[in-house]
Amino acid sequence: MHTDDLESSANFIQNIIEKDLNTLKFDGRVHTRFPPEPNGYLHIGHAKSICLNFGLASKYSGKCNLRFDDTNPSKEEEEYVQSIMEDVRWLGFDWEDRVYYSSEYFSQLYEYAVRLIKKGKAYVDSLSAEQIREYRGTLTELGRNSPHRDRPVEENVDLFARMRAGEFAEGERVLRAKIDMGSRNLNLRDPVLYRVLKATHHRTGNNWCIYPMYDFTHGQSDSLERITHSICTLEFEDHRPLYDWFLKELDIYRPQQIEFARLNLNYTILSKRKLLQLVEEKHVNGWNDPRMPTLSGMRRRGYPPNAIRDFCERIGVAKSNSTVDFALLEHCVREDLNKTSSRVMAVIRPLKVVIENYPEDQVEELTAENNPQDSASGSRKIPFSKVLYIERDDFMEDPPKKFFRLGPDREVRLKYAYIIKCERVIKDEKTGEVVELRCTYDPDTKSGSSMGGRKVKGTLHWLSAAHACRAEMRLYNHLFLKENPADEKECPDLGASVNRDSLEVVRTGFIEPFLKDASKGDRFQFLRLGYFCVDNENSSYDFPVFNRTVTLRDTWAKVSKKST
RNA sequence: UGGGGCGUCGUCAAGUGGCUAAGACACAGGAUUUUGAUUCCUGCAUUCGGAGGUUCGAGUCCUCCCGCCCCAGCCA
Repeated sequence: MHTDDLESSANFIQNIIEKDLNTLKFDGRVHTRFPPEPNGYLHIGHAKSICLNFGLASKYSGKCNLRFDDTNPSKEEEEYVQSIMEDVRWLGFDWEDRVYYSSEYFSQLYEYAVRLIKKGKAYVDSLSAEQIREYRGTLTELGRNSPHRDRPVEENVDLFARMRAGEFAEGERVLRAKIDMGSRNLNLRDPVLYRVLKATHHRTGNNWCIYPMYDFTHGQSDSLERITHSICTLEFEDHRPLYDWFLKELDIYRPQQIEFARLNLNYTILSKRKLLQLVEEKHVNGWNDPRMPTLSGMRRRGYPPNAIRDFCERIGVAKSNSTVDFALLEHCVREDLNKTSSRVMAVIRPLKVVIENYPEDQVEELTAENNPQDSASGSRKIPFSKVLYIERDDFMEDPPKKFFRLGPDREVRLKYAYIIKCERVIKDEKTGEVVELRCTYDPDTKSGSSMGGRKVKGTLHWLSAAHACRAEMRLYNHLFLKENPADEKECPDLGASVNRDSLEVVRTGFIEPFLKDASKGDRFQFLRLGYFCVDNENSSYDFPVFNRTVTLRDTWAKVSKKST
């Protein structure tokens, strides 16, 4: 009934679309496209664009195409095409039968170029790259015409055909639009349309040795696909006059380009170039390293696609450059996981506890709730016995007043079990390290009973030592400590800025026995520790590996930090 | 110094001349709690980059100023 209350307010692109719908500008159609270049893996910034384009199409009963913008064979690979499709699907979007490649349009684009040449609106230039740069002028100085600008049409037609036939080496000839070398907009100073590239294309092989530039490809591809709203990022604002110029000169269907601000996230980088650098210099273990802001990394880390979509919805769409707080992403992840994950017990850094007054060979099956947020999730049995493991952090020999976990002579409840009291602390004689706690339990305080009318402040998670299984836990923190690692002044050396504690591998962990049977990717809440998922690459039955997706909110950590 | 954009709470972000400037995250208090989790309350911009002006009325219109981002690839 009040679903409107839950929807976020309309963004400026929706306003434009609604206006266009009212004026029937595109016959009341909405048709968008997500146009990645297959030269890297998708990251959370792309997710914003994916959610925007597919979301708009769905909201207005339109369509959204997936289109690979593959006009630069020297950087693009099939591997990236596959990963991109997997990621878009994982995020929950469906392009149905509409997956396209700019390279499918190479013949059409070639024909468009010839058309422009014949119209006297394009010419083949023989200047070198450096010369073209010099002739282009600068931000404040206008450009100069190339000496080849006024070649006769017939000669241009012939030269372009010979470029296509492979008669020229890379850099020897380019096709340029004849627009205005005196334009204040650099993009209009006779932009290059085609360059010679003797590279093998991942889809067209060696059919072509000339390749169209982005500007000459994107708008026409949009046009061919009858796109209505071509949504791109802010840096293409200056290209819009060029986008429109081609469509007008070619006299073909004209979509509308709209620009929005790309996503920035603090404590991370969202530049494909820099992410590639992290991978190539081995600062991370590949594109799907759970510390990476790539969708494959987040998937492996355990982020639910729902949470990412929710995040993209919440951050909004606008034109001002902005940096979103990473905490919002984590909030979305926790919110989803809180509703959906089973609670289980696991111990990362075990400390042995012996219940001195508990019968030697007794094992009790205690009842544990699977998810208090979901009454349908039921319960399970967990074994309790004389020797247990608790978390090392849950014991302090000399605790501060506000610490309400275990300490000498203190009492805590063991979740689902009993109240225990720490009677003695056993230390390693040489190192002084605490190695074991001798405790007693109060049989009257069994979980679910009347508890003997007693209450204690702290509740700990635990595992029966005889039943627990070993597991590896991978604990992740921000990949960068600096809030803005994208800033080259702040972080001139990207590799040196990587947080050395961004990954902590703990091989001493223990889990409830049934967790060995969990499938790769399964998500759980490890009680009081955080959300974890089974690693989708390295986990095995004999030695399960869990990735920490995100910690639980930890008020105590804040309090204790403040007091030190 | 040319062109194109953008400036509303710590961070995002609504607001399209007229009720006391939405909401979210963060933060701070408090309640409940066998997860220091969750949940629930409460607080958090007398002011919209600045200065003038128009108007009965301006975050919204005008002028000037200031700050930030993008553009000089045969990358996208």
